Amino acid sequence: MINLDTSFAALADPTRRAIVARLAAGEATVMELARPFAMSQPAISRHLKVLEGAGLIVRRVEGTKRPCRLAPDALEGIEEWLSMLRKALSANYDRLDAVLTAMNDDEEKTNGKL
Amino acid sequence: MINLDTSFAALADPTRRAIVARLAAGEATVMELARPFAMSQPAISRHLKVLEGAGLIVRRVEGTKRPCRLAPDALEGIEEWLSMLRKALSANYDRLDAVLTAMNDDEEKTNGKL
DNA sequence: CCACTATATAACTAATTCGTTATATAGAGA
DNA sequence: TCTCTATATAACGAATTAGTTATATAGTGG
Repeated sequence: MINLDTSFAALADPTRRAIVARLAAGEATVMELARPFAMSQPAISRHLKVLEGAGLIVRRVEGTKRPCRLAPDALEGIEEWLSMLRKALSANYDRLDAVLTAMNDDEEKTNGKL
Repeated sequence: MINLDTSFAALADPTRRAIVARLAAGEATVMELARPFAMSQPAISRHLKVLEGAGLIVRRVEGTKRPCRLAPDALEGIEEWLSMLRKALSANYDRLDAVLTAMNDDEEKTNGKL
């Protein structure tokens, strides 16, 4: 994986997310990727460069074409960060649970005393 | 959820990811969040505004403090997009499997004929 | 070799972003 | 009320971004 800044930034653009989504369905050339968008070919070329720089896509050379596909470990870094976060969150909830349980116990004890 | 552009863009900054990670461990005030960073308080205030705008955090008012916490559904949109992508990817792999299987069958048939 | 197609690069512009410092607001407490 | 603390906002500058058009490069086929 390259770098979370770059990965997240790459996916912050709707055109690039659409390209990634398209590539999830399989390889495509630059022109094929460009067609759905109301945008010049150079613009798409640069989006692809950004995605490549973020390690999200890879390209082959095939004659005059450069078919793109998703990098095998494209989302690895992001998924890892998210799962780390989920883990931290649930650890936090567990602690909160513990606290609430403890408060409840105290309350019951207190009530028992009354 | 707000908007994927905004969510991904918010997480593209390392300071903001660190803030989110910190908040996964529980609520914190602006000053508490600012302390670890070599950055002015207004800078942190704006990062928090960005995170809030992206629906990633929420704030309470408590006297002169504004404690922040993660929004309950903070990562919903992103997780959803990623899972959509994973699904598309695996559908694609399934189709590829089918194609490879078919090719294999053909080959076997052909070999059988020879 | 010529012309066409596919793609990349350069040069430019407008908009956005991230930081800064200075200042405003608002609650807390002597 | 005066002051301290917590936070927000404004005004600004430098860097980055996303698009544009024009042009370069490099295969392909006649």
